[in-house]
Amino acid sequence: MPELPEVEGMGRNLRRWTEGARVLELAWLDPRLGDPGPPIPAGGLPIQRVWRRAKYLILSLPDRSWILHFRMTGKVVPGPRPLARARLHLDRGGPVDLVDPRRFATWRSCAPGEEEAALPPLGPEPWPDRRDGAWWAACFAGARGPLKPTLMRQDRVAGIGNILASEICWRAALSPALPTDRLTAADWQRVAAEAHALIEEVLAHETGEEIRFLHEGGDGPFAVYGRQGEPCLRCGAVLARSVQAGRGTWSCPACQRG
DNA sequence: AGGACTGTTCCGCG
DNA sequence: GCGCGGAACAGTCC
Repeated sequence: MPELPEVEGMGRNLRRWTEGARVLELAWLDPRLGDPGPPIPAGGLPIQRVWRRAKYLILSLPDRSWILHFRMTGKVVPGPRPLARARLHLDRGGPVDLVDPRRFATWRSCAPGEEEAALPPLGPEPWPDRRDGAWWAACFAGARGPLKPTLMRQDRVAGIGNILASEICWRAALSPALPTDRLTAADWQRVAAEAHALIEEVLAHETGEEIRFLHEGGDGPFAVYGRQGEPCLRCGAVLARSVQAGRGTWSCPACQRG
């Protein structure tokens, strides 16, 4: 169930395991996964680059790019694992598996250079560049809906998911229901600073060989997610859970300006 | 038992 | 035609 920092963590692992190595075989264990592209020729193919765009990981090979999307439960891990949906065999190290109990993840192929066209419309990346408030305000110019669901719009800013959106609102002391066009320049500046800091903190929690996600690892850097009924770390009021656009939202009703 | 879940896509309705 | 909301995907956990 990865958002930007968790996908970035998996990308770092995949880079370490595969970059400069050759793929000797891609074992396609679940035909519903997507499209592996042309067969791997005898002698294998080099993996030239591993990179992230939004919540997608892209592996560049000479004749194709693989586009991995993890949806809710997918992850890449050192193999072999039982029930893997796909397995990469390399010319060095052990296999790399895509595991995904709910089977929502996808692994597609496109021609080199066609990656952006193969993806849905995506806004610019909020990280690793240190974006300022004016950048965030420009990305969301004209957006009028409630702030938290708006922050999740991938066509405005790429990579913010449900947890990060709640956490950014809390850290910036803005109600998740605040109309987006009512944010001031100072509000956007806090959004910018807090989003960057939060992404760095989540990433710092995800340095292992296997990305754990919150429910598997305990103790993430989250102040409000899943903590309804507990005291707000800033003001002590009881944290609330609500539903916006069909997704859970966690917030402090007392200290987030609405 | 029943509902909730860190993502996206699709369909129907207004 | 567009935007929004709900359903769907499917397994696990509480």
